[in-house]
Amino acid sequence: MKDKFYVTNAIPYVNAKPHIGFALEICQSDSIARHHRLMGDDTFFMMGADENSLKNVQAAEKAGMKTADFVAENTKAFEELNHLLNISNDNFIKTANPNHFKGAQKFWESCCKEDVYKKSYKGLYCIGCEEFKKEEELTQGFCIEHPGVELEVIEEENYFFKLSNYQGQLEEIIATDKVKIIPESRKNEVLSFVRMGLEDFSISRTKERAKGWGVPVPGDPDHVMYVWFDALTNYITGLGYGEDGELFKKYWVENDHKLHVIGKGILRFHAVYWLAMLLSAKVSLPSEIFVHGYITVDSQKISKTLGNVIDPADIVKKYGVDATRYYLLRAIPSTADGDFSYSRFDDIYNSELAGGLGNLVSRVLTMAEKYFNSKVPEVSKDLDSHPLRADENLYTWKDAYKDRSNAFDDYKLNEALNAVNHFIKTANKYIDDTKPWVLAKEGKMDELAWVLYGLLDSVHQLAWMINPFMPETSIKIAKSLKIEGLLRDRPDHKESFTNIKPGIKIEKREMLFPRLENKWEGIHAS
RNA sequence: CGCGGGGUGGAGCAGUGGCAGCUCGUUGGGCUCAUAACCCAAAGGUCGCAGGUUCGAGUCCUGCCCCCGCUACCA
Repeated sequence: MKDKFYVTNAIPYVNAKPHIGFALEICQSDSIARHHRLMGDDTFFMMGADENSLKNVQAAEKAGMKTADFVAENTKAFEELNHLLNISNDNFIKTANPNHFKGAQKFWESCCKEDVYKKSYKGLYCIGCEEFKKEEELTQGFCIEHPGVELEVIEEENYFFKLSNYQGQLEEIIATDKVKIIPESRKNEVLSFVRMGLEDFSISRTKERAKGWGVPVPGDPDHVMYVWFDALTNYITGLGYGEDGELFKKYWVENDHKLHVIGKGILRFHAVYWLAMLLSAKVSLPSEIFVHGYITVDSQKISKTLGNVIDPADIVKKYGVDATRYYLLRAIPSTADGDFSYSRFDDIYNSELAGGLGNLVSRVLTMAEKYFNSKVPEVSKDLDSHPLRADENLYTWKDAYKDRSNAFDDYKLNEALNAVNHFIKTANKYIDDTKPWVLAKEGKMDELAWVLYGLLDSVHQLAWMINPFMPETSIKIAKSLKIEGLLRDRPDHKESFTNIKPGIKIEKREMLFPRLENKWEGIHAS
């Protein structure tokens, strides 16, 4: 019986085009999803767009567009980014969709009756922002965005969710890893937050204030749901929760391996609100929440005023999809903040992709072509005894495979790629140590065959190892080496352990990562 | 005293008591199968500061300085 695995992204609100930080998140969850598929798990990878946010309404107004049109256009940009980054999601849920409405409403009604109650909410309201402001947010009594605009004291009835009912349960669930929060520092952060005491939170807005945009509260047409309330339910409405869909049953109810991949800024909504909501509605909990950090650009926060917003599409255009994925997964620590800079990208690209993986594949294939007429050489020794596979003094591909898998368990994707790189170094060094060109000159063909056989098998292994990270490159290598197992619709990693077969005709193709000659030279481009 | 994370060669990081390591970059050498790629070697650190424990501390204790995250309705 196959294991099941369900993985989700946070759904971004679509008031603007996607930026590099979101690209990081989808590349991470995509590699995780691909890894599980490769391991043979029955995997479902969900993502989507949050279209119901009031921010979307405001952004649409600013753009002079109808909210629905504006939202549809931006959502499309997110879908295009998926395509561009080769994201393998199985579904893409849009929360303006009627099915989602139905599901969110069903969820609302399923919540324990005692947990949802009406209460009057009083606060300072800024007409400019159309948002409630807190005292701390004000400077000299005014909203920063709209100085001079008097804040109004507005009182309105809202629905509230009785989060305070769940403090004890949540503390236990998180402390015991019933829902495991990764990394540990984030878990501690949530725990200390929960222990400070939980207050109920508002889960509706008046329809007027929401400008009629959002999911109507069941049985009360004057209110729409607070956007987080409906947005969080996307993780199940996308599986057909609203109409008791098969997918929901299969991947949520009857599956105990459910992972949410989120950014650090929205941890509380997932680890506290969402869990409490699920408890209230008596729907099972996710098993893990993986929290990634933020990307800075040239060590500065991404901000529109600084003008350092980077469009992932530009990066893909310049470096290609796999190099982009590689940078995000390898150069950004998976659980901490990391920096994006073109000069660093160039360095990593040239040293690790061009000089490392790309060059290794190139030299191995050329030697096979030159010395063995483009065939995997026949060897007389036991295939499993090759040093690159079995030598205790070398960092073999088996070692790399093991380290990579362990790193994956904690979603340390950058460490997983470190293991791969470590092995690439081993293989490159092995070539220099064994000097195949000398063996060829001296006519030691048996020895040469053995060396090259191991190298070809190593490249074959690398194709498997990099598959979740750089699927396109993996397939290129697979085509070169005729790795049938990888070229199937549903590759299974177990086939990777089968040695490459002697006699296979291989094909040398174009360079995987051509070296960048025009490196980014920074600002001094005078 | 709100809670937590961190300060290690030019950059990014590993290292919870025993001669301070890894990747990138820099410099020199080697090789020619390869994408001026690859391999080897070298330079470069008083491990934030000050005390303490110990035969011995980046690693433990005390005090201080600095950076960052969290401190509720914010995607």
